[in-house]
Amino acid sequence: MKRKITLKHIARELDVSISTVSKALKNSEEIGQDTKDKIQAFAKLYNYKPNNIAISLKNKRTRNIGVIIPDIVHHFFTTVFRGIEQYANAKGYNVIICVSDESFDKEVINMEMLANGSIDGFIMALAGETQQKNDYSHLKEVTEQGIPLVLFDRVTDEIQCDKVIINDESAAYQVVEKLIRAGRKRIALITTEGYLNVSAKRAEGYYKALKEHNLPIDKKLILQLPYQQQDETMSNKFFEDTNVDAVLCVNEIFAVKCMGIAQNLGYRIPEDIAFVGFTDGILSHYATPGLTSVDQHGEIMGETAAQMLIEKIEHHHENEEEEEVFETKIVAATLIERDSTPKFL
Amino acid sequence: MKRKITLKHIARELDVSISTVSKALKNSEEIGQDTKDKIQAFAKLYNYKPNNIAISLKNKRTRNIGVIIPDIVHHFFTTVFRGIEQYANAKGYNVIICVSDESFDKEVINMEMLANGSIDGFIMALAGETQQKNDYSHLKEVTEQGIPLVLFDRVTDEIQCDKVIINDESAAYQVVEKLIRAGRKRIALITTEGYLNVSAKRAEGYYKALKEHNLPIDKKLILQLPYQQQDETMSNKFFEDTNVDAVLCVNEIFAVKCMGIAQNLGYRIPEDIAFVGFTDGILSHYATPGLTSVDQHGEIMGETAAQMLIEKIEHHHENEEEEEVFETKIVAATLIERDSTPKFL
DNA sequence: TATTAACACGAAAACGGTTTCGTATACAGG
DNA sequence: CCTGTATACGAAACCGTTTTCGTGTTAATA
Repeated sequence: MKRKITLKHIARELDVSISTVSKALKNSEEIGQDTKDKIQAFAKLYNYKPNNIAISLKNKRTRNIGVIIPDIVHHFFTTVFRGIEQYANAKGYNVIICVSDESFDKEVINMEMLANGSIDGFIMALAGETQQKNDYSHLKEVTEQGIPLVLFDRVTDEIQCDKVIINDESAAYQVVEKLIRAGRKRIALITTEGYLNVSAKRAEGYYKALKEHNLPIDKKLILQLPYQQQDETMSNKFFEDTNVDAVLCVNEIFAVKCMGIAQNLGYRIPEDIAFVGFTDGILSHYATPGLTSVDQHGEIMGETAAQMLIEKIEHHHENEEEEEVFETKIVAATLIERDSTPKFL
Repeated sequence: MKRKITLKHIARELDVSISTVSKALKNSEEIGQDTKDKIQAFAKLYNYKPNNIAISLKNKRTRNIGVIIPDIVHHFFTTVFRGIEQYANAKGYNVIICVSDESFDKEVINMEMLANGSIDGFIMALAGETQQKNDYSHLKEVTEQGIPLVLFDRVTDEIQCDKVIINDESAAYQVVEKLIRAGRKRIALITTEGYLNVSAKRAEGYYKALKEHNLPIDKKLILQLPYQQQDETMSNKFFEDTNVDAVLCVNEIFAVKCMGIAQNLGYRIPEDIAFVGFTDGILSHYATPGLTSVDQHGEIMGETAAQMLIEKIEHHHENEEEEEVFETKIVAATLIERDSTPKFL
């Protein structure tokens, strides 16, 4: 077992000082050419690689970024993560990932674990429980320590930091408007329970579109399901009672499930009922019929978040004192049309 | 902006030595009670937390584990990852994740990035390209340095290390056998191109079952599709030419897609054709009809891998020299029966 | 020949901890 | 009064780097 070789070993072996070795390996002008040759050759031979930890300690930066998300087995989050990872890697950063599991406590623990020197900055989407409790002291603490933070998707106004979101409200608005234009009059909304800000925004877009087109808001057409959609709350009754002609769901799981029920009841899609979901994931793609869906461009969100974070990390590093300025970037959602809706104009 | 406080700050402020502060904070017997009280109170007041990097440098262990997987937007891998993350977190480890994107070069780069002190051990599934090239020198280098490594799912015999796999061959065998018992005679296999060892194993199980039940192996019934299934190679022709009555797919995407085509052609599922997929993911669950699928128990695999790795890391730490012994754990796949197959006995 | 500048390298501090060992003080026992 | 022994703390080494600054040698210059 060849143990890792250090500067000290090289120095001892070649009978020079540690500083000389260090400089020689960075090709410093200070060191004579033959000494450099000798040292570099030796280092290559024994495959010397500097120890990242030591460098991190010295430089006070780790080139790690911490990502905390509510769930990893989730198409949207993994998509964002891929964007983060790609950008970060290209910039020479590693990504440490922690999963909050929608739990406030886990989120806090994970942040504390990472905040003590392990990372240079955070990218995160808030846990559902955190949004519910509305307690962001752990985030505040981190930002007060000067650790850069970028929030995405699940954000809050309580914290001053960079943010990346999609235009949930206007995306929902546009979808509903298109459905109305296509002649649909009884448009249902299937959403999660209230505390998730993204769902709330989508609902607002829905309301707004109905109002502006003078359609009544019918409570019977709005269904709130628990986010962890284990139980079969979504019943056949819904369709039988309401004679809907279009359904907007705040995620694709609801949409696909709903579509399945409608199909079993003999409705034709999209002739009798049109379906649109949020989050253009694998389900939308492979459902039959293909589900028309709002693409949240997770990869772009992730890339944007990583870019903002790294910019802050590196800029921050140079200009110690300077007025902090935070941005909120909005990435535009786009509608992917498939066969669960009539052709839009 | 409150900068992070260090031992040195506390020592200076309280007019004691750094060593005293360090000991006091660990409640050492060596330090007088009043001094301890004073120091601990001060530390709590200023929210002192030791710097992880410094500790890592001193202890030569980071409490980070590196995970390298081919893809993150992939149900099976995220499932495994969740298992890893949960176990690791419970044991006080963080997880650094890198994505090889099925690329040999990225895999090598990522490993090198992490191997220089950032992590205490690796868990990985090989990139497709790596398996194709059959070049494992980067893995060998890492293990020779004494860094523990656990391979899962996409493994190789070339490297001596701990491994976690599922019984792909016998799982496929059992599925095919069940189909045969249910009276199916023309059972198709839809698989990826050859270099992925898991696909190969599943194919072997398929062959074996056919042979042992004296069914002919018909080349027309075996379809090899590119792993990145962008193109629509899977044509209607397949069904029209072959009059299959059952299809086994090595992943759920193939299965769902295939099922859709068959449905469009008017076949009834499972009466005319039965479908079984591997990887019991979200698609299998929400497909219509629900897809009968082999559950690979990713979460258990991840947990097992993490457990093996951490055991090695911590044991290793104590017993420097000792004969290394490696295990391969096999987690048993199970069949999740849904509506794409007739009821099995 | 004496001065100086360039060159090539080493010593040491620093990053933030842990840990071993040494020692000043106080008090007990002979 | 001298010795021995807890007690309570500090000095210093160490983990593996980087970087500043000092210095001995050599060669060029006056």
